[in-house]
Amino acid sequence: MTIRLLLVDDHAVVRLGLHMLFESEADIEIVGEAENAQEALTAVTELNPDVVLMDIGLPDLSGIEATRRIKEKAPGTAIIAMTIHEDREYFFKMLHAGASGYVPKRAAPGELITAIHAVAAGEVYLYPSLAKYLVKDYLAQAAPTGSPNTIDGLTQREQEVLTYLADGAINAEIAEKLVISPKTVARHRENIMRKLNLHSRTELVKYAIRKGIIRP
Amino acid sequence: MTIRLLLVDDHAVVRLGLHMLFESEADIEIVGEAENAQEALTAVTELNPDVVLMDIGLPDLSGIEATRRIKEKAPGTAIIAMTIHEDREYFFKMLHAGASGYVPKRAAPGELITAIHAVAAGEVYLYPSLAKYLVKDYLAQAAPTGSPNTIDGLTQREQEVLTYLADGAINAEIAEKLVISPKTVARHRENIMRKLNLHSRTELVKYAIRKGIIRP
DNA sequence: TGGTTTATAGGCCAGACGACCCATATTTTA
DNA sequence: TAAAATATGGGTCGTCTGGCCTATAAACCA
Repeated sequence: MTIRLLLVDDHAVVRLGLHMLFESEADIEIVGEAENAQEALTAVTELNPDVVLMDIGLPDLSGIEATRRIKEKAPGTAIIAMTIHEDREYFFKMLHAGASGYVPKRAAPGELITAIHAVAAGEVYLYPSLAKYLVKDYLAQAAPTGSPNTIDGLTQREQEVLTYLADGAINAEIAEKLVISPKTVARHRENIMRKLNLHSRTELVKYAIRKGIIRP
Repeated sequence: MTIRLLLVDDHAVVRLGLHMLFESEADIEIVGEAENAQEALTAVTELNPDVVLMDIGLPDLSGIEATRRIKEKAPGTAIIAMTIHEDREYFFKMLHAGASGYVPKRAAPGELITAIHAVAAGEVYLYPSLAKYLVKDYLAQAAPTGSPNTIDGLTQREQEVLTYLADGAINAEIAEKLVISPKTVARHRENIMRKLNLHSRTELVKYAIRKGIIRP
């Protein structure tokens, strides 16, 4: 399955360069482009890409705010921040906004491709020079900031239901196990799908596998 | 330059008929006859014919084994298999044994003459109904496009449908892409599920991921 | 030649699904 | 304390699913 990629950068030259770069990658397909945050938001809802490659320096909104909004609308979409700023502050802001990867523009093309594969698989790709910030920060605070197993804004109950859904169980079976009404299960499923911007049980299965919630 | 021909058939009537046939052919000369494999081997070494017209149904050795031995002793001798069996298995065995031509006895006399000329010139003559076996077999073997091998007894079409199913497509979408009826897609899906002992689309997704047909 | 496999396509039906609508009780948070 | 989030449950409606039935044309194979 190819990785569906959305490019967000206000410089046409950069987008062109990225096109050239991914042309030789068989499993990466550029499904759309946007040159500002507004376009990016529209494109995400319309195209539902797997990965968004996002520049931070956008004309209208910052890439950080755009990332936050995209993750609100479509939490299942992985976002890679791409920037000239190899900056600790930007880095953390993007992490909190929900980015799964952070790659400086000076990075080698191969690293960008690695990053795309990683985030598409539900992993997180951090450029080494920035990853150290995170490690340091983590070690400094005993309390991990966003580390509890929050799966893209799902509630505890929703995550619980999700594991059963991903396993292929029908509503009635889940209801029996959780000792609640099938209607309530259906309600949770609805909320899960809306939050993750998924629309069928098969998509839920793939999502759960990407997230490591279940094994294929 | 006449073609020196050796006839190998245990039926005298057949040899006689062939004599009659080639009498009118100026450039084909029958230099010898044999009515079993042993005689054939001796005749080949003594007479050194250009072409051997070999029946498969011989009393002592099979024509297949005789062919193999002749090609060992005299690789320059072309052999045409002649048989009543229009059979895929015999055909492939004769090919492996070293035959340059394969002609069913029901073939028109003219075709036999064409075959003799062809193999004498170092070509290969395959009767069309048998040639297709070879082409098909070749295409099946030499499937270059990273063919993920035969998937648990699924037909070509079923595998094709499976990739779409695994991707989460509904019947109507698949039907549109393959330009067939949604009912036919449903039929394929039924067969796939029965063959693989799966009972829902979510199970199909997981199966496809395990098999590497799609990525999560 | 004649049986088998493959691909096609229709009908039928009970149940499941997905997206809406609605409401209420509890807990968390601002 | 008031607002928001969470968890619970019911209803409706059109579509989709999965299984099972039949059937035909073409290709394949012995």
